[in-house]
Amino acid sequence: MDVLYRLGEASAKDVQDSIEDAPSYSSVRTLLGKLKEKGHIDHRESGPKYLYFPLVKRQVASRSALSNVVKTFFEDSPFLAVNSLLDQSVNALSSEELSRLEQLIKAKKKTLTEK
Amino acid sequence: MDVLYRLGEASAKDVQDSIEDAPSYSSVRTLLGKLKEKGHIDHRESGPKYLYFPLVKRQVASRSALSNVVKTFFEDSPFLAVNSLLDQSVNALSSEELSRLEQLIKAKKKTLTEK
DNA sequence: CCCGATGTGTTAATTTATTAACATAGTGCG
DNA sequence: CGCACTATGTTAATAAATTAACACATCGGG
Repeated sequence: MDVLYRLGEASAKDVQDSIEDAPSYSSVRTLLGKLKEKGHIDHRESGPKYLYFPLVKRQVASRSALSNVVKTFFEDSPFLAVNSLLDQSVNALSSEELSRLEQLIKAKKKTLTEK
Repeated sequence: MDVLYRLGEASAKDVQDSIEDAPSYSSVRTLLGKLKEKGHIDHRESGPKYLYFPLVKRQVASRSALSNVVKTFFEDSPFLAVNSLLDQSVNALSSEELSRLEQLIKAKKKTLTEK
């Protein structure tokens, strides 16, 4: 599922190639088949091959993934999670992005005090 | 593993009770045994029962969990991830926490421009 | 003390996942 | 066209996970 969310859509081979220590091509195909049976994914035909994609929208899935990490590792505190994420991402954040986050937080503070 | 990180340490029964649609008690026990074989967890004896705990420290595991979510759902952009996390957590963040995040970001901007 | 409740150690049966193998069909290039 | 190449459909063999069952040890209340 992670691979499909990363790539948007992918063939069985794409999926296998994207996984380290991937199982056999045969396994990947049967797994994709079962995910389809269970309604987690669907596929469309692109020429001779199938391209699989998740049925749950990325934004919905990302929310539950984030919420799960927050629950598991940060005592269900988004504050601690954001803190940690900022901390481990210093080198990946530009000055501009930091400013935009700052503005975003200010805006959220405002809507909070207004209530 | 998630359960062990959430609870810190847990018995086989604890683990089973913490999982929705959990497999049988027997399964949970063999799984914990295999995780121990593979070196992911260890256990200590507490009276008559075993309490299992992860061997990778919570902070280390949380980093790789966060990094994985960022890669999978946010195109490897921490900015987008923080944005989304803040957005979906408005009601869970106090005014004070928002202020502290704001300060934290300002501090990071400072260290960035100093370089 | 003794017995029931609970937890571990272990084994065996069953179900599920993984893999290999082969048939079939479409694509594209010489 | 016709022949590799690649992908799917399907089946069967093997490997692994799940489950049940039972023996054994320990703790705590009657």
